[in-house]
Amino acid sequence: MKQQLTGQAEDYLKAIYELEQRGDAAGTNDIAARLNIAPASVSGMVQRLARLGLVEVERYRGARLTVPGRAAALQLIRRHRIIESYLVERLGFGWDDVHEEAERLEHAASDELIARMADAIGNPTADPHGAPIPTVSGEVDETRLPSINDLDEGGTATVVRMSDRDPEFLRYLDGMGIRPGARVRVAAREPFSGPITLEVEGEARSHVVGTNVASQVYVQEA
Amino acid sequence: MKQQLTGQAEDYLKAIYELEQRGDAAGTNDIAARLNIAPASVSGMVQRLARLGLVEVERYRGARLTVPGRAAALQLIRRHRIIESYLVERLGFGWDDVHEEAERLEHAASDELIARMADAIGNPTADPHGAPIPTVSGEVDETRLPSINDLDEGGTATVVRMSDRDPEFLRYLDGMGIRPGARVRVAAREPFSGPITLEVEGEARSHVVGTNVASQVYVQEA
DNA sequence: AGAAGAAGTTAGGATATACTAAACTATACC
DNA sequence: GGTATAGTTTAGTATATCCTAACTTCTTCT
Repeated sequence: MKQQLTGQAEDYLKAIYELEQRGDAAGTNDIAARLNIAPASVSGMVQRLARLGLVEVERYRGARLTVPGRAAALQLIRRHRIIESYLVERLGFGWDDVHEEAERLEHAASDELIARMADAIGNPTADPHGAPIPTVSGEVDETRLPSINDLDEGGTATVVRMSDRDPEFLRYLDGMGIRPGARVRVAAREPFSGPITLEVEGEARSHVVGTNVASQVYVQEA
Repeated sequence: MKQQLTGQAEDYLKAIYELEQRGDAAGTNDIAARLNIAPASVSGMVQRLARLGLVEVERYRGARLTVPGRAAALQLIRRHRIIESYLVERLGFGWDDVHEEAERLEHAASDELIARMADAIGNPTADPHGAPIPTVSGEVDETRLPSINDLDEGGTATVVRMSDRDPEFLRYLDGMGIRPGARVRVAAREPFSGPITLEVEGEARSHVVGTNVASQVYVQEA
């Protein structure tokens, strides 16, 4: 049942999964950008994944995961998020600093190890960045949350999750007190997609952030 | 300073290090056997490692690590043994079962992670199989210990370490109470390299083992 | 509708690894 | 001292990735 994929193949599946969450099929350029490789390289690998029955491709149109492909992607994501959680909980890593480590370990960790790590930290349902952790059987909450950018002026919300790919970005947020669980209020928004003034509960000063930042912080409206 | 080697290259260095501990240069066949690959494949890689300045080769004679090669090997070994120790100490793995997991993780773990794992378990100096853990600066105790096979009839000794490569072997030993720290006595030895009868402190029955087993269990004579 | 620009693919190569088969070397033994 | 054999190396391939350059296809705008 379980073919062993190479680490790269797994990375492609994960990238495709994440891109597909945005709605359409994953485009070659997008996959390439996400994996930091040339688009030409993607075409070949995607075709191989198609031969393995993990994705469906429509030429010039992009790739979509098949059921087995999706299952493989979710297992990898589970591994990634459990590792991140464990590193923060048990080894004192900062939440801004675990992504890269997890990117490497996720390909090397056995199911046994992941199970033990998950147990050790009480089988969490979300990682340190608020991302939901798929279950062993591959279930995840794929609800799309609004971002701070979607809030109206005066709107209040609880921060749920944010992208974990850039430590700098996370440190920036952390410096403003923005982390999963934080309560924020949009004090003001400039027109024409201008900056957003945010009040964070427990923070003395308010902060002004750009829309590119605001749109990467997902919230639950109050 | 720190070139990043591929996982395979690292494995070769480790294999060469371990073979060299036996005295001579590491032979192509021996490396191949240890890594489970064809001897022909070894020649090429060893030449590449030589180009990288990590080993010195004498054609038809075998390979030896250079100073940087040895340093790289020792760092890998350090990673391996810390990982093994951590898995046993903190994640409830059996000591017979961590080798393989560590073989994979050792190539993916960052120095930061290794340092944190080591700290978490109190910077041990030996792994669960009694193997000494090289320090960050690359020092190790390379003393060669006698094996049970070297003991005289009636001799008593404390088990220090054993090979960790075969879980079956470890379980067999474990079943007899033979683990690092155990005290053993050679109750009898049959002539012509015959079986050895062992008494293990705390064990009711004595056990008879072959020389191939006895020669892989290293001890400190009393 | 046609042409420009964006997106995607193919062609041709490179590197890292591994394999089998065939050739070569070193040495040990008569 | 010559030769068998064990141990090594080379030759010729194969796979997995990745790259750049050159095409092809799709979409969109006039």
